[in-house]
Amino acid sequence: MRLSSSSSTTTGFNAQPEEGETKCLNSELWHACAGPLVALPQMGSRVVYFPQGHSEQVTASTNKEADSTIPNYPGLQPQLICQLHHVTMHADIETDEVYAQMTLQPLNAQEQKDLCLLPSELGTASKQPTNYFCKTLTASDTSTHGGFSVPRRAAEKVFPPLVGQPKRHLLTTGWSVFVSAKRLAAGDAVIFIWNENNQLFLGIRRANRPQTFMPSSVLSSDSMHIGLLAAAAHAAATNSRFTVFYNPRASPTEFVIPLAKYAKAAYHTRVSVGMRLDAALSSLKLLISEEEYNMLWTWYMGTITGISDLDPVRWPNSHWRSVKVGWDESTAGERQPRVSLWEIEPLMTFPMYPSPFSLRLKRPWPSGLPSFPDQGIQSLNFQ
Amino acid sequence: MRLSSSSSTTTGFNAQPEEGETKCLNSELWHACAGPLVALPQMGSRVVYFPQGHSEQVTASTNKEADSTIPNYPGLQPQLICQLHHVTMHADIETDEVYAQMTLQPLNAQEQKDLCLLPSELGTASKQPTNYFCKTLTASDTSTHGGFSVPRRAAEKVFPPLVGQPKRHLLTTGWSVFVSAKRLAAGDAVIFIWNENNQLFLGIRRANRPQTFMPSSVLSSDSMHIGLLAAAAHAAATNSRFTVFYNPRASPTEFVIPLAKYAKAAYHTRVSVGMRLDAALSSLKLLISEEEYNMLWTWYMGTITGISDLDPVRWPNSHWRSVKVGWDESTAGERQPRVSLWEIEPLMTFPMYPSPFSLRLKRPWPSGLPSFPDQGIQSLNFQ
DNA sequence: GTGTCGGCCGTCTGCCGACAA
DNA sequence: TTGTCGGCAGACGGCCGACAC
Repeated sequence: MRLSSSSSTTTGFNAQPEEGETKCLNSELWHACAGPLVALPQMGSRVVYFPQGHSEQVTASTNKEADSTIPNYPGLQPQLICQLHHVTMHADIETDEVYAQMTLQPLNAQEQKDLCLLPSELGTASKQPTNYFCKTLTASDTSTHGGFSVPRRAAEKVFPPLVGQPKRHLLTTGWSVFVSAKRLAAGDAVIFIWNENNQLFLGIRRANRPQTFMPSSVLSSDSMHIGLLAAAAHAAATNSRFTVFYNPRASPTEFVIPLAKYAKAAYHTRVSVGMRLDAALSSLKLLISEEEYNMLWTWYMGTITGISDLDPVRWPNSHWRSVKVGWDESTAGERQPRVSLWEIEPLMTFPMYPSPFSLRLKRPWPSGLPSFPDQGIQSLNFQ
Repeated sequence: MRLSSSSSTTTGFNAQPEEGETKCLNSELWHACAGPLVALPQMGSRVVYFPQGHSEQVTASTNKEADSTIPNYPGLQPQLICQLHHVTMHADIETDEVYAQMTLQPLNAQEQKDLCLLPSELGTASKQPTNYFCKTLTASDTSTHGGFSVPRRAAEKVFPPLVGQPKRHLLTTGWSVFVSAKRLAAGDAVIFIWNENNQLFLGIRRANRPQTFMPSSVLSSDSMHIGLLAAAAHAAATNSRFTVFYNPRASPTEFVIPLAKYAKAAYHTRVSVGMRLDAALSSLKLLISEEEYNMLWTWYMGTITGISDLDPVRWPNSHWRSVKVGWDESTAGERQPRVSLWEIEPLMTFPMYPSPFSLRLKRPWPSGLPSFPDQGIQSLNFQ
């Protein structure tokens, strides 16, 4: 039996176009598309917001560095402790890439004095749904000549069992419409996932990044960088709320960190120059079971070569990427020479003796980047 | 003879993809696509920049109003006299819509005192090229079933004369590729124009606006509005340069006005409440010969009902849309109830007696909006 | 003069089976 | 198991002529 429609039925993918606004996604769908490595702080918790990191995301999104003439904001701290009022999950209406919108409110002086950490504020691990699969598209999958070949493991996990003469899992009718509508190409990945209402949805993680760049014909990149800083400074000065977007695909690093995670790293992690990087990203521990992600990650090792401000003029005393690292391997060029404290975590291994599990550090996605389509499959036909 | 390719030749439209950056357009091409109503201030001249108007463009582009919590910028004047250092003309890489990038530098106090107007600063009329034509696409033009029917007047004006048995001007081979590549639909308009290098280019003015909305997943609209103000305020405080984008399709009104035009209106135009609007847009005088644009314009009449600040709290003493107008006709709902002084110009007609030419005011484009493709036709085949 | 459609032919899409990695 | 391709039938693209408004 094949996963294909009979000639008498029209079926496949139902477009659910949104009008001018992006859809607010179910958490499971969002996390399935974002991948197991992306965690969001919990709504209502306290977080630390880094304008520098936010600026880096804008740079990555617009592909334009901020000008050096951007004014200093003396009143703006390099890290703002905020109450996280809202976290909503969205998918870009154009690119289908997942992103999150957060409403932050800087704490006032009294609230900052009364800080006491709650265990829940360490950040919850993103609950990855189980009834889904992800496949990187092959040339045949996106060719007009054929359909979509469903890996057998995935098909047995997600689709009803085949009956009759089970030969192969193939999606035929309807697939090419989806491919052309979403402009998918070989190398892009698709995610099949059932939501709680028994609807099958499709997510996308695009391979090629450049498409993401925002058309810069609205606001100059300088104004955007200034606006980000001014909005944060204004909110901090008046203890009012402000809104940021977090795009896990565009941003090299998260810039809204759970308070407890930050505090733990800032006050309990001891690093010094010359120290071997025998630490592991805590979030990576979740990763081992995710076979499909293994290839996206590598174990890196290095030595701390310095601890200093990334931008001593505009952002003195910032913890953002304050740890300089000399990487061991030859591919160091493509890795950040600086990391933040909370990206590493001490492990009790033998110092000076590198362990194969010593440092596992996120590096830029080599090929597959996440995305989400506003399309759902209402039904699949079996014959 | 038809404008179609012989079967032995491959021709049509050559894509000229740009990498990550929009192309800087030839002035004639840009103005042909923007239309005769769009004028740009001259490079090197002095202009008046209106943050309010800029904010309106951002609102129109993002479809998001600025939040009321946006801070006041007490040091920022509602109108900034600036030196216009650069004007570059571009076409959006995604939508092909024309826009302009301007580099402005606020004058310092001394320069503002020494103001003397140059005649050249009144703003030059946009020089419309003549060897071009514009046609709104019909259903047949965009259908996959047929080609593009060239109006005869246009064909004789732009294309070489037909020989043999001239039956009809039809573009066939290559046309549908262009239509699908640019996602054109009936109602969109295309512009055929020869540049000075004897290359045929195609411009686009899209009919449907909504596509233009920027994906808002990079920066919150509040931050954008704040950024615009902060950038202008910073530039004004330090007499440094800043950059703005002017999108004639998105913006309801120009927000960078030639200094002389502004000064003339501000100091020589006398308006009072109850006055009949017997004034005409000066730029509209160019329009009469442009038959194709006639349908886009209407003659409106009304009465000045008030002269006051549009936003007395944040922008006191601003000339931006300070004239309130009560329109005569029933379609008043779709028209701005406020105009700026330099949008009208006194005419010596009989006061109180409406004249058919009394008020010609720009109103929002009803259907066709301009755009430009990064594609040029290198050659057309004739048989 | 120009928008639209019927007709006709060539190309491409898309479903299936087969085969190899 | 699954990526790719040959084969084939049907759909669609696309060029021309005709006709109506």
